[in-house]
Amino acid sequence: MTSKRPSAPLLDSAKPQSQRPSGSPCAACTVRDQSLCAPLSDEELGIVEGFRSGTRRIAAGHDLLVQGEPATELYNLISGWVFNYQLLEDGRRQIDKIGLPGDFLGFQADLERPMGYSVHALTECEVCVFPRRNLLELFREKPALALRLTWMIARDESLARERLTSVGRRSALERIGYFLLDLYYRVRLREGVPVGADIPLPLTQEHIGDALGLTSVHVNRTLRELREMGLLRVAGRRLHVMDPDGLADIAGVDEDTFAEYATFPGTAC
Amino acid sequence: MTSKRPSAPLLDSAKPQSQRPSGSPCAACTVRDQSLCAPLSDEELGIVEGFRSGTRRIAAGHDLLVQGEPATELYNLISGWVFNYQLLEDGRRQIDKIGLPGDFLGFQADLERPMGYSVHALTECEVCVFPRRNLLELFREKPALALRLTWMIARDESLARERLTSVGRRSALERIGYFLLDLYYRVRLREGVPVGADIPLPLTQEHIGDALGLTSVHVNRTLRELREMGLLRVAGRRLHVMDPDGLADIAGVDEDTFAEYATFPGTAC
DNA sequence: CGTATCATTGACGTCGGTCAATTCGTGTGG
DNA sequence: CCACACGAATTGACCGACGTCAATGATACG
Repeated sequence: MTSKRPSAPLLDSAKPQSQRPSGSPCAACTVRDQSLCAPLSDEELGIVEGFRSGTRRIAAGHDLLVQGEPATELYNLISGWVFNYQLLEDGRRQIDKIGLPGDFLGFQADLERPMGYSVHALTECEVCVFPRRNLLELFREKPALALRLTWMIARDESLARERLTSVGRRSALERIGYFLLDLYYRVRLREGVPVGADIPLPLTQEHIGDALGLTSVHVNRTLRELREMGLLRVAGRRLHVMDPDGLADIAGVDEDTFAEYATFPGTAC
Repeated sequence: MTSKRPSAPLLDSAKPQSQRPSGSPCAACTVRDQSLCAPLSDEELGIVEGFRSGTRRIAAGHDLLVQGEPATELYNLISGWVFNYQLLEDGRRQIDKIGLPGDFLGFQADLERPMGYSVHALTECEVCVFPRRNLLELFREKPALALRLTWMIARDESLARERLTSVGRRSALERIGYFLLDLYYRVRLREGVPVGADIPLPLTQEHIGDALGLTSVHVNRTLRELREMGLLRVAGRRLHVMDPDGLADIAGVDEDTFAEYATFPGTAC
């Protein structure tokens, strides 16, 4: 139960790669509909400009936010993949959430406290930067954003709950099936990938293991099993789901479990 | 990997035991400071009265909310213990969250959808009932409540993340140690139990197992081990933590991990 | 007191972990 | 263009933490 990890690159702090003073205005934002800003009209969008401090690029492999350090900034993920993770003292790692474009990064119950988890860039990422100081005022200005954030956090909590059920009560086969099927739908519905096409999967088998409470070795064996069952294929940093229904069957989910990824928050209450 | 469960009583719907038309007014509420209503002044508290529909008693062993059914009501837990859980088709159960007095029950990202989980009364419970319909309007009336809810959900998400780390990456000994220590602090700080005293623990060993991804048999063996190490003692529905520091050592947490249970949301942003 | 639920313990099985060797793939420098 | 390096993937042999099955006690409750 003692797993060591080189962890050298994992603990690097975020290193800004470039900082455009303002970037393109919010009107041209490519993730607007998925993001915190979704409830705002074109006119209202201008207000946000005053509260954010531009965009920033993060190189793959760096941490945007670090467990134990205070977070002075929050981020809207514009492009790229990230994950949230916690480390135990001896290097064991739990990956909580895979973050996709549109996700809001770094919020936690008490923003005054040091971060309870880290956020790591899986690919090169572009983020929209919000100084923490501005957030409360922004919400006062636009209460719809506060409600939207509540909805997003509640969705995260729901994902965390599902993941917990997987890790606590599903076998390795079910777990990996569920995880990849979930990602498949999440990416497909957000990015409009056509049915039958494969999706990018910038995760190593060790990442998948750390997300699901397994070792990379066992992930490998289980992926082989899923491939031999004709359900999916993981290769070259891409995931091809060949039999979504069969996979859903393995994962033990009913049809419309992932349908909600298509929903818009509209009536949150 | 197939675990059966009698589950007969588990699936019973909530059965109201008595319904006082108004109950005692909110001013006398015993959990006000821990609850959703904490940010309200004495005068503001009166407003809430108009949005809630009284209190209700739930007998131990019944479900307040049921996975798959729509939730028409939300609850403020006034007294008693509950837990949230999810069931897989074959009866495997994952317990997500142990709910204590003050917790807000039944909120989820999309309130229009059926419940994604069930809520079960461990002891007899008293709840303060909010019709779902009223909630949005209440938040419009008192934005501080919306912010408070956001804070509470974010705290839940943080707990879910910690639990996920436990189940995914900690050994049975560490997991149970962490879980019971967490409960110990949560109960102690909320209810003002003196140091050294034992706390109520209305959980069976099967509950603990279902919360941590273990079987009740293994929970039993691990509790024996913790007892033989002189760290704690579970008996007669009570938990006595004899060596909090030693237990924290086993659980692998630093001192102030649980300190935040004492914090008030004050400056959430 | 009979019955039901929970706790406890032993014997044994297995899923997934550990260790370690080999292969593959991609990028890099000569 | 090729040799090399380095991380990731793959596979086999073996092990151990935790699960399964089943019997026995302990408690509570009507």
